[in-house]
Amino acid sequence: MTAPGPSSAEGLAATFAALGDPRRLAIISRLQDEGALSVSCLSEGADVSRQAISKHLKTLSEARLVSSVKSGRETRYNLEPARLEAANAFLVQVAAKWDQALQRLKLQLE
Amino acid sequence: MTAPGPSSAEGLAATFAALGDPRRLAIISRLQDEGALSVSCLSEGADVSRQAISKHLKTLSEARLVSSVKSGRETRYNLEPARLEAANAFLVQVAAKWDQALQRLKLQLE
DNA sequence: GCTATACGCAACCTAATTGTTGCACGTTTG
DNA sequence: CAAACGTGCAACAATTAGGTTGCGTATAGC
Repeated sequence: MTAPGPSSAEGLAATFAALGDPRRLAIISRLQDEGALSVSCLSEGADVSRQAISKHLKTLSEARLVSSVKSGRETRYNLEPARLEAANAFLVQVAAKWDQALQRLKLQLE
Repeated sequence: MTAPGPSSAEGLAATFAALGDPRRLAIISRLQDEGALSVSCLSEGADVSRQAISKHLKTLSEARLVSSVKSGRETRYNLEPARLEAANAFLVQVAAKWDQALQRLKLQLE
């Protein structure tokens, strides 16, 4: 499996796709608030099974949005901000070009 | 159809999901570079049919990432940056909390 | 050693996504 | 008016995503 780079169109789309699920966003929020957590811990409050959460973590892990460290019989998952920053950079760039377009429009009207 | 707000978990996930496709990212890039474009124009260079592009535009439109204006027999699609900024805000917030966590870790080590 | 815990993997089901083709309808244009 | 253009909608097939259940394996604790 050749993992696509974080800034290519495919890699970027994969990052956004991984972010495109309410449960995964909730997982990210919890990891952001509480630090590294295990699958069982993340599954406690959820309304789906542990395996569902585990699948979501696998998705996030394949998108390089989280990393996992095994510690005894537990596996702790943690945020991995690199891809988040790549996604952020894309959105910032689009917003910047949008502002440029607005500026040009403004100049044309004057 | 009750449209979810842009900052709710569902609305945010819907925004990211709409961004999570290479063709839709390509459409956004073209709209960003060339301004408002029609379906036919966007379909010319693509390797899929015009209807496929039209469906992607519908997806982007339902996610409020683009808006459409009918002009004669053409329909021009343009970027709508509000949701992009909401998505951006989420990523920035996650990154900020990540930095806070690093700072705390650093202080603990000292 | 034995039991309970934590986890991943595989099979299966259902629903959603992505793409295609064909058609209908309004708008230009000759 | 008639032909061509631009578009959207419906039906269909193929793939993917999200979820469940059951099972196997390794670690922790009594």
